[in-house]
Amino acid sequence: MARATSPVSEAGPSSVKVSPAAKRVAEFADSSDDELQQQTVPHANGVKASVKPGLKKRKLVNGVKSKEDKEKEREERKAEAERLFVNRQQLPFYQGRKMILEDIMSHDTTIIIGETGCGKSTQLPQLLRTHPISLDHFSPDDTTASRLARAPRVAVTQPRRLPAIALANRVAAEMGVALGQEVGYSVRFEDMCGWNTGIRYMTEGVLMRELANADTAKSGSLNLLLRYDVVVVDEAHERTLNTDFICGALKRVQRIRKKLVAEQNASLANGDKGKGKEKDAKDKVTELKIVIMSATLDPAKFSRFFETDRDALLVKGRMYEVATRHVKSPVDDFIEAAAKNVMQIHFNPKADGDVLVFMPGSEEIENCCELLRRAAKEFKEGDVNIEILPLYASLPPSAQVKIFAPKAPKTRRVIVATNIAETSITIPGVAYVVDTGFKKEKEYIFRTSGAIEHLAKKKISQAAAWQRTGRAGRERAGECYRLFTQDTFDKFEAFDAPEIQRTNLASAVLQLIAMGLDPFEFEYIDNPGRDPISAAFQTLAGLGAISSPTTITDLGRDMLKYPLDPAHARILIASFEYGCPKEIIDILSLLNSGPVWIDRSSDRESAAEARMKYINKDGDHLTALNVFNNFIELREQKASNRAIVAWAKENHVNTKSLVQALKIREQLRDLAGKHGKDWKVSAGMDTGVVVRALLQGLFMNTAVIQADGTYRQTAGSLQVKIHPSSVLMSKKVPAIVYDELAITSSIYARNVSSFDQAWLTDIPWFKQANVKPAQPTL
DNA sequence: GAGCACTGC
Repeated sequence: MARATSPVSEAGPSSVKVSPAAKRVAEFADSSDDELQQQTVPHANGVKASVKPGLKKRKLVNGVKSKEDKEKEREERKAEAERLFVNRQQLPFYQGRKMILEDIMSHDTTIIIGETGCGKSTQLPQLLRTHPISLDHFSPDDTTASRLARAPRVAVTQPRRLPAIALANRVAAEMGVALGQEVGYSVRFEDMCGWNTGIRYMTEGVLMRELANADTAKSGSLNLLLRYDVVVVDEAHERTLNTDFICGALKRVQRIRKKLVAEQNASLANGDKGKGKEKDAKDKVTELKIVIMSATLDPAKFSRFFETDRDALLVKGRMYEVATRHVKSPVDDFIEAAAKNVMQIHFNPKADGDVLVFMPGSEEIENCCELLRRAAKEFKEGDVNIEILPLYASLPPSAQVKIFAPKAPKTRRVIVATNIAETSITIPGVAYVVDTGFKKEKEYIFRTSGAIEHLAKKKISQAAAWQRTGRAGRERAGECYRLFTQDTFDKFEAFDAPEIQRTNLASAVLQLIAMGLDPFEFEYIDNPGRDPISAAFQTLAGLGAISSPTTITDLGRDMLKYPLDPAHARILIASFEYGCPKEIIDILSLLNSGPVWIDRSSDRESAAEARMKYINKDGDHLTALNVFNNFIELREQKASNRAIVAWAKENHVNTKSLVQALKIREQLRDLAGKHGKDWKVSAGMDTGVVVRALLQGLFMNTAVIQADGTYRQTAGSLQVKIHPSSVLMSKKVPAIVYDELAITSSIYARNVSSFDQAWLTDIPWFKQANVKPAQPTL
């Protein structure tokens, strides 16, 4: 059995020691950059992330392209594909294609470790698609319908939207075809695929939904994914919740399809030919091939899971050397140490290139930036300028795109970032990385009465340290300064704990049950253990989504029709009964799109004042709805962008969240309509029913007031406080329902509404469990 | 009377 090895050696990712579990199929190829994976194009508010290269927009005559125009576009695409082919040939993955293809074709499951820059994500699908036609150059002239009809249909999953979209664009260009035909993508809010799409890039979440929302009842309710011949799970090393569930489900699908193929063949051999002939080609089952791809992972773990019983393939990347240096002794203030380190690099006359600093959170980032700015004030004339840019997700897009803007001459850029720069955003021009060795991660404390969460500062893993290091070697040789000792590094965990072992599983468990799989019997790569699964069962049973650990109810199936957490889906369904889907869809959209308010400590008073302008006495949910309605009004009045920005600034409103909420609202309205529900039904002035609908999903998150003004959970025993950002703070309402509990300086309920306690008798859970809700004692 | 890692359907 293969042995797990450290993913990278000291010199950085470009010199990975070949793991005994991996055989090398291609070496470093020296050529220009071609790596698309995880590339981020400057964008704001989800504006189209990526543009087809080499295609100019054309005027349409009566909305229809002329024959000449179509022909010309085709010619342009072909020329572009030929131009790109020069670079493709240089990719390590292209060079090793024959061996890779043979390996995949002769096995059920293949594991590929493809280092950054090897071209795996763009080349593998094309390679599979052109097989068995030829191993040679895929000529756009060969894309006749009949040939492609015989080619394997490929699905490639990605953890994030942007790479899925960018990869599809890139591969369409390389193949010289229009996006949405032979090559397409499926992500939330956008499906660029057609009936003839042979290569489909998709987010993992889309595939999960496809697996769980099966139309056919074959083999329990598990969707056998018959529209794909090969499923490629890319970036498997990230081990997202969906990666793990998809791997388990795929293994099962593969086995079932193998069995069906054997039965099919047997019945053909039995002279059952007449019947077989009549069968629609769509009903014909083929075997499923699985390919697991990643940058760095523990290949032995995946080999064992998929029982591949052979080496993983290793494709060397195109990274440059990165020298790593550890501090000799532990630093006591990593923020100060990071700032000093940056200045050392800056004043090294030989140092050329930008600096990327990894910090755990926004507070540390802002402190570090302040130290750097102070140091920059002391610069003498003739010193190279320094541009200091913070980078974290909650920054407005206008601040985020600065890292892609051209630099002023004779300036060194220093980007101080969170984990966002580790995977989600690739920053150009970085040659130096300063790594504090910390990250922040959400932690759940499971209780029978729901979860309490908090953000904790944690040590990173060795794999993450190498990932951060690699960020210095994408364009040239670089250096990585680690603000922790070699000894500390050696004590880091080898890999990050997979997400499945540290999050709420309710949503994923419901999807598993819908697939006809038993969550306790499910084959996990890493078992989360019984407790979190049992907790998920309790949540789901309380919501009425399941009637036993393996039985989904009709209500549960209805809940899965919407891209929402079980509790939120339950609220939406309740809203149809209570006659308030219009309001509830808006509220759920807001809850799922980030903070409505911008609340910085510096201008907290004016922020609170602004909130009062929109206050609804029932609480934060309806107050947020007022803001949302105001925002929509402004847009409907065709207010200028500038006017909306001014409004947002004056009222401390986060427009990024509101724009996202509009998209989610559109999707939820659309889905409700498709399932025969009228989303236009409104509660009007009767906002009470809105809160009653909320209670149907959030009944576990309720509390009643006590003599000291704090609240006591109705379903648990914790004492909680209303978060000071709530409009209900110090209002002393008798009973509250909230979205979440967070432990910081106290246990706070966030996003709170007031309700009438008598309404709890409506809730099945309190009846079934025979729990008498706690009473207010004020 | 106060703290905001990061994704995704």
